[in-house]
Amino acid sequence: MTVRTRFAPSPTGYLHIGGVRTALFNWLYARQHGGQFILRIDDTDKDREDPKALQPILDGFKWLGLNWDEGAEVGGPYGPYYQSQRLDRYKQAVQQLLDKGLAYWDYAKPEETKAEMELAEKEKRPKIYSRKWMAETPADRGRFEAEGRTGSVKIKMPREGVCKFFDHVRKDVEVQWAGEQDIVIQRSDGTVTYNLANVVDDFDMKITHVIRAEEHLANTPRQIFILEGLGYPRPEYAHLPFVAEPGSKNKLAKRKIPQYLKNADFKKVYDHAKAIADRIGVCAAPESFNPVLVDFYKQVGYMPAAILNALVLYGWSLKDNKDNKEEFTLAEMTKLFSLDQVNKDPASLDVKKLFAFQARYMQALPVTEKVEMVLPYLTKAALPQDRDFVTRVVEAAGPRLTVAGDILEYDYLFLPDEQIAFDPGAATKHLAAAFKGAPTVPPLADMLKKLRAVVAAAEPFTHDMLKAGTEALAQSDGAKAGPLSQVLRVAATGREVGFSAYDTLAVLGRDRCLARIDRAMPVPV
RNA sequence: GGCCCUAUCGUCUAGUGGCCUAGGACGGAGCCCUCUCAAGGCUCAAACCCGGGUUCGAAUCCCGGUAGGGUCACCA
Repeated sequence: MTVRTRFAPSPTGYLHIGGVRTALFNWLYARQHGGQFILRIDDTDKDREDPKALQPILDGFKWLGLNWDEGAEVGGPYGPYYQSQRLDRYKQAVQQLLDKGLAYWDYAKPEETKAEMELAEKEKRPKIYSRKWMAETPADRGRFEAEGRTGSVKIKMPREGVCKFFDHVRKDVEVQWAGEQDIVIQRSDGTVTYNLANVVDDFDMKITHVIRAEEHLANTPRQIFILEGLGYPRPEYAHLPFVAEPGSKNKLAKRKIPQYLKNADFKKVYDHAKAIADRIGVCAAPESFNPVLVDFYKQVGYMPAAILNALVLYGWSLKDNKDNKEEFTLAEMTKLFSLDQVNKDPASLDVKKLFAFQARYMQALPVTEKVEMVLPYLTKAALPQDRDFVTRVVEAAGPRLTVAGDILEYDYLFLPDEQIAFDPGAATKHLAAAFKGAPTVPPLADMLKKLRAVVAAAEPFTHDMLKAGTEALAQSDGAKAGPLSQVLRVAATGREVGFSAYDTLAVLGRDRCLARIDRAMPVPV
C-alpha cells in the first residue's frame, strides 16, 4: 500500500512555524516511503476564513521546498481538495450516519447547550450533553421545528465501553466512550464541521497516515466513531508534540503573536530582521512580521534548508546518534526520519537556535549562491548593483552575512560617493588612539593627507599593499597602524564598523576611495 | 472541574537498569586571535521535579505527590 500523508491548513491566518513542522513530518514520512504528500485546504468555516490567507501559505510551502503531489493548485485524482467544494459529499455521509442511527438531529439552541455545560462545570461533572433536544423520529423533529427551532446533526456517541487505538508516538491509547461528547457534525446552516469533513476526506483521498499535532489526539475517538460508522478503514495515527510558544509550554496561538515579541530572544531576532525590512520597504503589519511565522524568514532572506533543519529537531532526534549529528539536509532527514523517535513533550520555540542554524548554513554557502540570494535585496533597496562588485563585497563580508538581507549593512559600499557623510569626530577619536602614548597628536587634516597619499600609491590596489603602506606611514610617524586604518575607514565609509578596513578600501577601488577621502578633507587639496 | 498527556542544564535534546563523576547543540561567561564588527580556536558555569518503593545497582522500572500542558465549540 502506498503511503499517503496530508497537511490540511485552514486559511484563517498566517501559517506558523509549528504548522510547518507538522507539514514537514508528513512530507518526510511520505517521501521516505515513496508515497504521496497531499495539501488539502480545510475551509469549512466560512466565518473565520480569510480569502487573502491562502496564497501566502502556499507560497510558504513552495519556498521551503515542501512540494505536494496532490491538492491546492495542482489538483489530483481524488479532488476537489478544498473542503468548501465537497459539501455534497459530506451531506451524503451525514445522511448515512443518520440512517444508521449513529447520528441524530438536535434542536438545542446554542444558549441552552451553553447553560448545560456551565452547570456541569459548576457541579464538577463531566460535560456530557443531556440529549434533551434530541429528535430521533420525524414526529420529534416536527415538534421542535414547530417551536421555531432549527436543527443541527450530532453524532450519538456510545455511553459505555472504551475506544482503543494505536498511535505511533503515544503507543496504545484507551479512552472511555462515556467521556466523549456528542459533537455537532452538521451545523444548523447545513454546513459540516471539521471532524466529519476530515474523516470523509481522509477516506476519499486514501490517506494512510494521519500525522498531526497533539491537540487532535482528543478528536481521534470521535473520528474513529465516525469512520467506523461509515465503514471506512482506520488510518494510522501519529500525534506530534506541538511547538510551544517561546518560554513556555503553551501551544502557539495566532492571536498571541504580538505578545511573543516581548520575549528577549525574539526581540533580538526581530530587531535584526526589522532593520532589513525597513530598508526594503516591506513595512509589514507588526503582527504579521514575527519570528513565529515562516513569512518572516522568507522576507529577510533566511535559507529554507536552515529553517527545515532547525524545525526537524522539534520533537524528533536521530536514534543512536553517536556523533551528535545535528545538521541534516532534506535528503538526510528523509532517509533518517522515524515516527518512533518522536518525543511526547512540547518543545518551546527557540529562535536563537534557528538563527544559529541559519548562520552555519549561510557560511557554508558558495559565494556565487550568496550573490544570487543577495541581489534581490539590493534591488529592493534601490541600490545600484553590478554582479562583479557584489561578488567582491560578499567575499569580503564573509561570515558577516547571516541572512541575505544583511547585505544592506554594507549599503555604504553601493551608495554614490557623494552620499557618504564623513564624521570628523569619529576620525579624530581613532587618530588619537593611533598616537596614544606619543607626545603629540598631529592634526587630522595632515594625517588625512598622508593617508590619501598611501591610497594613491598602493599598487596593486589590494588589502596587502594598503596594509603595508599604512604600516609604513605609522612607523615613520610613530603611530599605531591599527587605529590609523580606522581613520581611513571613517574617511572612506563614514562608518566605524564593517569588515577589514583594507578590504573595504580594496573593494571600493582606488578612484572611489580617493573621491571619498577628498570629500572628507577639511580643505580641498 | 472531568478525561488525557508530559517531566534531564535557561532552551532543544542524548540517555530504554551498570558504559553517567549525565553527552551534544543554542544561549551565557572568560581567554586567545585582532584595525572596528563578526567569524574562528580554547576553557568554564549550567540539569536527572519531590517522596517512597523494586533491585546488588536507577535519570532509566513501579506507586504517590507536585508542577506544567492538551482537551472538553454549530474552530480547525
